[in-house]
Amino acid sequence: MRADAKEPRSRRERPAKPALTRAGIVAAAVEVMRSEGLERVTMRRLAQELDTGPASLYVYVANTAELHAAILDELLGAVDLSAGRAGGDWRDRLLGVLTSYIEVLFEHPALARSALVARPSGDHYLDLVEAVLALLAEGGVAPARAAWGVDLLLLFATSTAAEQSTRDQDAGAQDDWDALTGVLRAASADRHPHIAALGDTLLSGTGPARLTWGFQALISGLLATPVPDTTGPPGRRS
Amino acid sequence: MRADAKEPRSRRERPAKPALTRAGIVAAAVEVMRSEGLERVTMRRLAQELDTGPASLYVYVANTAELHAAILDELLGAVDLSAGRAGGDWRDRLLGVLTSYIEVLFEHPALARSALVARPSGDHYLDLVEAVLALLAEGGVAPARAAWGVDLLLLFATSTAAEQSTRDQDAGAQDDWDALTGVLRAASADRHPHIAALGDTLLSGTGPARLTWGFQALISGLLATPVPDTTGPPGRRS
DNA sequence: ACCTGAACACCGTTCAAGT
DNA sequence: ACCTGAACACCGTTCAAGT
Repeated sequence: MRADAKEPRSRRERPAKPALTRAGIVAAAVEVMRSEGLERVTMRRLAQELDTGPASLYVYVANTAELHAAILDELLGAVDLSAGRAGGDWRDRLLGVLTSYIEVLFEHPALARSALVARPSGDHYLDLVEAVLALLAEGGVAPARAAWGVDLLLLFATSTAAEQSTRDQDAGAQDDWDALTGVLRAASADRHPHIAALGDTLLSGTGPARLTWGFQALISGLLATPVPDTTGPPGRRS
Repeated sequence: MRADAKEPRSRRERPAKPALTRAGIVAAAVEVMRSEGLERVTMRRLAQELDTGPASLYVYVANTAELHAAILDELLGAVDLSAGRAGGDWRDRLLGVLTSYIEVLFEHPALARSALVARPSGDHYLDLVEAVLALLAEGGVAPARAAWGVDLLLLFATSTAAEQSTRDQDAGAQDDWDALTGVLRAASADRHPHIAALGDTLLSGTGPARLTWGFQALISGLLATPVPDTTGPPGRRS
């Protein structure tokens, strides 16, 4: 399929060149991402895939960031929200939903990073927010606190994925990681006594164990921390 | 200064073209970032600034990501670690250090994002980790928990900056934000009852208030959440 | 209204050749 | 050893012109 994509494509090979639509563009983008990675989902590459010029895409998509956001929302359809409606403790079910969210992001590395930049606002993202809010409400978390808590939980999940994700795919990311572990292990007891004392403990634990611990700490933390009284005005984030 | 940079530069104008060094390259990179933003800190732009060709830089810097990481560590020198040694409750002092860290990141937007990708491992970053660990130790947090906690706290700070940062600079980022707020406000009571019920509460609070709340929740959370027993092996993150 | 060719203004990285 | 010219293989986005 990839070899095929490199050959110049004549009209005859694809007789029914489909009309451009936003949905068609996003679908093609998802396809290219699955086969070649998000870094290949460029306006030019996509135009080539759709047998047109890059300028044509701008009729349907404002820019590359918006395109990536659309891909993300598409993929968020795979988040297993039913985990929230299963039996058991609400905390465990919340953990299940968040874990499903992070698994989707882990599968598609670079996408988590673009989610931090271009905030998603599609239907599937809203469904996720709704599911988390429902679980927090079930757990008796006060509305204002739940409102801030959902942000905290999703930010943690998204940024953990953004951070971890690179390591698998990117060549240089593993080097960075190795550099960091090396430097932590070599910390001088003079300048960095606590780092030196902890040694390998700083690097201990598997990814999943740390992740679960993080989610649990966050849930406990938001249960324990009241939001300030002055939450009245619709306030914008600075 | 920028107009000047666009003019072709003859040898005579810069008679003592300094020898290339890694430190010199990083210093020039910081300068370009301050005046033109991180997105202009490219190998080619930097080579132009240093009056050479892009290939020359690869003798001292492995790639663009490494260059950005070096810039970040340089800037982390401005983090006010003395906040950790002042008087008062250890939690407040920890908050002070973390706030100083995030302020540095807020000043230089895109850098927080690259910190998520290319993990920093410079001296200044180690100093920061050391300072946070010292405060956690002072608060009586057990070593294993402090080891995981420092990651949690710094990840939250870094990703919050990465997320917020775009809004100020990037044109499209504000649009994304507007799209998200619009969509939250317009949520249907049928499909998204909790979102609809919360309304503006979801968007309530100023940036600093949310940030402080987040830090406080994290600290309370890590105090309340024991790490699993199986933390023995040096384990690698999956 | 929708689509596009062509252009503008860039990128990172490599490599053979020079000093 | 260090430095570089030139090339390879790309980018996003705009705009005037076409249908």
